[in-house]
Amino acid sequence: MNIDEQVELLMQGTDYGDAELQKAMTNELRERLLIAQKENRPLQVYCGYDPTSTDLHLGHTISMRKLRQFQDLGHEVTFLIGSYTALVGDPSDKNKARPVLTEEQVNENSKTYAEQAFRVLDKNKTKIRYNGEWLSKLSLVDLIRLGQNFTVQQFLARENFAKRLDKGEPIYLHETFYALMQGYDAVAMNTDVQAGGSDQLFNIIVAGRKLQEALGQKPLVGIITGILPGTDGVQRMSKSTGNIVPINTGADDMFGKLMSVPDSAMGIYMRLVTRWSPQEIAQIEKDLAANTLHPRDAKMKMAQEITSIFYSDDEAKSAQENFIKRFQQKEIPDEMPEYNLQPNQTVVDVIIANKMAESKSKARSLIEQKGVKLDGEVIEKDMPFPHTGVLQVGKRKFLRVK
RNA sequence: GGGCAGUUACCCAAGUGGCCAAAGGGGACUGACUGUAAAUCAGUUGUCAAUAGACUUCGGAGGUUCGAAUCCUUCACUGCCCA
Repeated sequence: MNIDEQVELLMQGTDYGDAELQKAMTNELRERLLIAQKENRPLQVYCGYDPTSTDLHLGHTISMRKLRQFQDLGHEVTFLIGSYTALVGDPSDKNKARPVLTEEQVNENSKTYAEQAFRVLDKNKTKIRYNGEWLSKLSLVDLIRLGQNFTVQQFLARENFAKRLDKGEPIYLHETFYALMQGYDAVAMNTDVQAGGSDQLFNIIVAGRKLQEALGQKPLVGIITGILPGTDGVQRMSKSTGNIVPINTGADDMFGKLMSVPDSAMGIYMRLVTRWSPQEIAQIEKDLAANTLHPRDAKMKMAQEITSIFYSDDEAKSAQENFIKRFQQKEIPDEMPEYNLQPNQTVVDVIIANKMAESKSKARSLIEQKGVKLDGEVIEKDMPFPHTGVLQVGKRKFLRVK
């Protein structure tokens, strides 16, 4: 791959929110790749992760995909675990005062986090480091010195803070420290390239670069990835919005969730999550535009690709087959939970006993809405359970009642 | 440190003594239509019993009242202004 092709691949799916910045970063990336080539050394690339949760979803994997692309091009990738940050606890999500993690929890979480990350990253080529390694050694004076490089106005100009200021929401002083801490990570590792989502734009572009410059390093190239919308196709994928595609969910479920993503989001999914090159994606989009490729088939191809990243090719294939059977041909799934009918149970009882609805009221209203079927027959009202068979509640909950 | 405002269901937000299980919007769910799309349309959205109705809920605790989300006291949290 020549340098221009590399740049194109590495910049795929990035979003700087500003054309000038994008151009500048693209140029710097090209320049940096050339230097590396000339000096015959790999670039130091990293992305930081806070091990606060253990359930990763596709949104988490975007920056990992970027790191993987660098790895495949022969560069040195560090998977940085924000152990120090996690110990302090980030209150940016103020509704749920984040539990401050103990060192043990951090280690535990880091392990499962990394295990999932290595489905995207090349394990053999990845260095894992913890930012506590250097952050724990900073003294107050050190911190103040770092702070001298920034003005309060710079922080207030940051969209994240400006919005909260505007809305009258709290901004805690230590939140400004995070930017410094992260910027210092870049310095400590003598970073050439840092990847991160657009919420990290400030930390990467402003804090990281500036601190490196102040401390005599060449400012890093920031690879700012776009935001992956969730299964609703609009809002950012996040647990609190409930629109995530979890990684540890099973091939069938992952495939199904990916198929439910609106067409409008396909482009960004292809760019941010798949292993496809810019050329391959361009071809698919051309075919779509020319109507030689049905959007549904394109999405299936995408779902298959993504599923096989996290599961085996075989599992991805069978997920697709199951999907077609179940939804296009409206067959009931092969596998489903089973339940032994107890004496005197009504339909509602069975639904509740199997947690197919949260409460009896909900179960009843589902029946009223014709959302409950037994062997394909709509159940009109709550009654003693008629006979054994397959009970369907809503679109996707099935139960074999015996 | 002083003054003022706020805290309502998954989220935003109306409600200032009974007509409040609590408007409206978003989200979620169900049905129709589809490509399990999206968009659109219709409906549901505290719990239990479902006929009526009963019970729990409006930051926490206590109080006034026949009756409180609404009034009082107190505690907690947040914001704004002043220093």
